[in-house]
Amino acid sequence: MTEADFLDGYDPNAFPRPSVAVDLVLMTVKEGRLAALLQQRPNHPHKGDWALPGGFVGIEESLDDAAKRLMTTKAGLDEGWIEQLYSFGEPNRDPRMRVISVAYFALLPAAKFNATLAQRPDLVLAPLEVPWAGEVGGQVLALAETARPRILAFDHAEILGLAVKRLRGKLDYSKIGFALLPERFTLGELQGVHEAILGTEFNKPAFRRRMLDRGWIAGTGERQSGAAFRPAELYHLISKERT
Amino acid sequence: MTEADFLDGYDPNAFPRPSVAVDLVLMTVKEGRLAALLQQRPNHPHKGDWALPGGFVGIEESLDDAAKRLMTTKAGLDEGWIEQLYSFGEPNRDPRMRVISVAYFALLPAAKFNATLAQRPDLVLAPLEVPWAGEVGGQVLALAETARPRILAFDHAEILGLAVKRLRGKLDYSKIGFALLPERFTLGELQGVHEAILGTEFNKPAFRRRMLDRGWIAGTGERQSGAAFRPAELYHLISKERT
DNA sequence: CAATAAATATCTATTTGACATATAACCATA
DNA sequence: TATGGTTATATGTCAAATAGATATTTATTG
Repeated sequence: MTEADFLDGYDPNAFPRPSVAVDLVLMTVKEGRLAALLQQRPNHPHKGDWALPGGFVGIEESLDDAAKRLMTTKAGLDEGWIEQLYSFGEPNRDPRMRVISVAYFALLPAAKFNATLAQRPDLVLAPLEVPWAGEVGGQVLALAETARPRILAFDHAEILGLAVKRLRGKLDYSKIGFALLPERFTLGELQGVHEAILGTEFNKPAFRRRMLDRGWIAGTGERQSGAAFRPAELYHLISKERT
Repeated sequence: MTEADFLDGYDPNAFPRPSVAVDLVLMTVKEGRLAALLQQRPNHPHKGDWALPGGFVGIEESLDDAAKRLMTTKAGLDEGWIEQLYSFGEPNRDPRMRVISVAYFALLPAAKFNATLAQRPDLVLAPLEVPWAGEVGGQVLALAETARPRILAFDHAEILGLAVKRLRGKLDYSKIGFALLPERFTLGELQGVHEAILGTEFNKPAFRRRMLDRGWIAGTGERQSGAAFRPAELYHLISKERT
């Protein structure tokens, strides 16, 4: 069945159609580690395994709208950086029926997850194994050793891996990293986010210079309080416009 | 309709499903300009306008397989660099019915298009308008002034624009550019491809150095023939493994 | 040998990494 | 209350690596 056939008079309604779903990779950096929100499956298939939150796309609903709706209804979260990741369409990725899944990923500061996690025992923020970004041939990512159980349902390990890969790829040239920080943040916190995502350590003066020279952030004049040493200045993102 | 609902016993078969299509952005660099393969639509809607080749995904067929099949049956092309681009799902993007389209883009050397173009008068290689990559706020791309007609069907202008954006973004750090060159190529040809895609000019010695230091290509010892000046050495890509 | 573009060499400017030093807060102790 | 120790922020300096610009040499055709 091709588009030309369709245009020449075939009726596409006569052909079976797949279901289309959206799966969400909701990520944050918590305690210096990259983590993703997972839901324990209450039913078959893959009962008891961890899975990405997701759901079907409404027949009159855009993909973006479906992703935003599911973020609210399935995870109790909103706002943050959200973007489409990739579409997964292997015929047997779901044993029940043909489901094509459009994966989205969203980034939020760790604090935004607290209320949801307190109310929903089926949800966890699973820390991710993030080897050095430059490692050759290394597995991009799996659930960390500390996550139990470590099995992901369907092809969700592949989706999660691609999400981390994309996040790493965009971290340096886009403003994506700021979505993991509160409105006002210190340069040390910003560096911590970058180090957690890439699995590397950076030279502090060079990192500061690079971030400031970019012209995206500016100091607020205010300082962090409560620390037993020199307080860090709080910075803010000048414009949230996506680059 | 959410996945949880489904798991709790709802029957997703009772809900209407969208059609899922694949659209192809087949690009090349011809005569120093980036160009894409377009098909003139023979029927409504958008009759006479240019459109990306595409077709529906089979119910037992993966998205990747559908893209490869359509490349053969709709454009008479195969091999080359192909990858998924993005999924488009606005409810009214097709006036006839709900169609979610997974866009793929593929890159081939200009010579590979010759046979197909000679046989298929409905297909054209339309040159694209490519402003300087660093331009702020500029339209990413439209059909060049020389392309007639300049109107693209459906949301295909958006798809084409995103394809060029992605190509530009990956050109520097991936091996994507080599897909537009024959097996053996000169450094001048490689530079020409980069300049056509990014819409900039590069310093020749610096470009050579950068490409050679990367370690992806090696000289063959053979030289280009026929030129009325010093013949350029032919290089080849050492490994086609994607980075 | 004239013309042309490839290929190389050289110099400068910019960027980046590494290290040292100064600064500002808290805290323990006198 | 005063003082010095502790700690991470913040800044300055130097060396190394990278990138851009220009000039020179090389190889081929006509």
